[in-house]
Amino acid sequence: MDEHTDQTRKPRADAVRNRERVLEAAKAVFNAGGPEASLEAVAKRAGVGIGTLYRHFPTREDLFEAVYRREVEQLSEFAEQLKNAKDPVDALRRWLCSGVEFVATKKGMVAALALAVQSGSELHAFSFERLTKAIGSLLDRAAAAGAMRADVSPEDLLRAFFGMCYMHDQPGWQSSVLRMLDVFVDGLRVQPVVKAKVRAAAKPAKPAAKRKR
Amino acid sequence: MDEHTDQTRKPRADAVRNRERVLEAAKAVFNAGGPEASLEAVAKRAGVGIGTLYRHFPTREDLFEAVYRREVEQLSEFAEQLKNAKDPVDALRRWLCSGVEFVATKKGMVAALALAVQSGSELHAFSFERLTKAIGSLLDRAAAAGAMRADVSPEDLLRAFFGMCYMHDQPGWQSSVLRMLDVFVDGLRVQPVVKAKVRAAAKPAKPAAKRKR
DNA sequence: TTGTTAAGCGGAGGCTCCCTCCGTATCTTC
DNA sequence: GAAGATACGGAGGGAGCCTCCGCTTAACAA
Repeated sequence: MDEHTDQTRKPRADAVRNRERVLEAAKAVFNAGGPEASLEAVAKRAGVGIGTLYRHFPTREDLFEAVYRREVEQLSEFAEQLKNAKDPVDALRRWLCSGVEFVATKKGMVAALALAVQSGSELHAFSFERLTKAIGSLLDRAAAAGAMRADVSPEDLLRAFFGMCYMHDQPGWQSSVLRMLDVFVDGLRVQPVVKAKVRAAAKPAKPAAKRKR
Repeated sequence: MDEHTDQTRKPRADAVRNRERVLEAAKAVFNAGGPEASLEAVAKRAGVGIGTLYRHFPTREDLFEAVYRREVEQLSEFAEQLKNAKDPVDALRRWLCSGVEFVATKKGMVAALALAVQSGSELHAFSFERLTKAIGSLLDRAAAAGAMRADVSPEDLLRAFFGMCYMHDQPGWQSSVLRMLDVFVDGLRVQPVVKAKVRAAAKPAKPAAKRKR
């Protein structure tokens, strides 16, 4: 805030402008061509040199994160809203569906998810944390209400979700994923007595379901 | 038409030898470095020119398929054996678990799965068909026994499975996937009365039963 | 205004990998 | 053997990645 005490210069106008341009170009290019798109194409579209792109976003991941930060936030906020839904299980289901919607709309969104899911690094903690918390709150509420098993972590769910969306470039993927998520959420429900018994016998070797959260 | 005397010459010895060498090298390289590994590295390891590699396996996918054909077959046969299991739902569960095992053992196996799942092309029909049939038989049996919902296609399941395995390079992925599969299979079970009603309109087989709930 | 200076710029260049093409070498057959 | 068919290797052109560094330009001070 106070710029006289600390010796920081005002950031250069061209730098700010270029950063914005790159972001915009990246958004367009990634949404169209997916996360594998050429960074040189992004630079060209932005009308800057490749060096400039790399200075602003040293890695492809940095760029992804910057581009999809808003989307992640939206998704996260939507989870917040769903906290007030009556049926907590259905809330989760709806959140997942809207996630699918995101992926469908913005092809590059998968990149953001991949990032959130795959890299445990500090750098990209943002997306991961936001989404984990979003899911976590939904899961917790459902579990607290006794409507859902409690041995599944938000991370697990996030990964499963991402995994299913990963096939987002095949025909019919969307309805397939929705169907699978439906099944999945059903599986998450707390099972009625009879089945609980059956299941207990049915799965002998499952490594300790460690619950963290 | 004319001279059918001996249409097929004996294949050249060096060609056969080289093909084998490439396969072996590819197996090693893919298992170690994953499906993205450089094909030139494979050629070098095999001690052949890059051209030779490409002649035998025109695409990366062809190579994957050749390398993991055996694994796919094993997986497929295991499904056959499971047909005799008492509990059909548990059979499915066990099959999926063994799939996870495969992925864990052979890093490149994901490539084979990706292939089977992603490319609808005729060329790579082999893995896809084998696995689809394998899953299909398990699903059918369970559905016939009335133990499992019938609106999930083998393709769906295969994709979901692959998706979950896709994160196979993170710490703890294996137990996470096992947990998720467990949930998933639970979701596949035919639900008790109350829910069964909701789902009464479920469609039988493969095509995207666009169920809306 | 003008000068100083650091921040920022661009893109050449070195690298890896992809895949094709074709002159040469080798194997099979007669 | 000789003739042909078949296979071999790797050069080469293309595309991307990323780094590096000389030049440009905006911010600030005088």
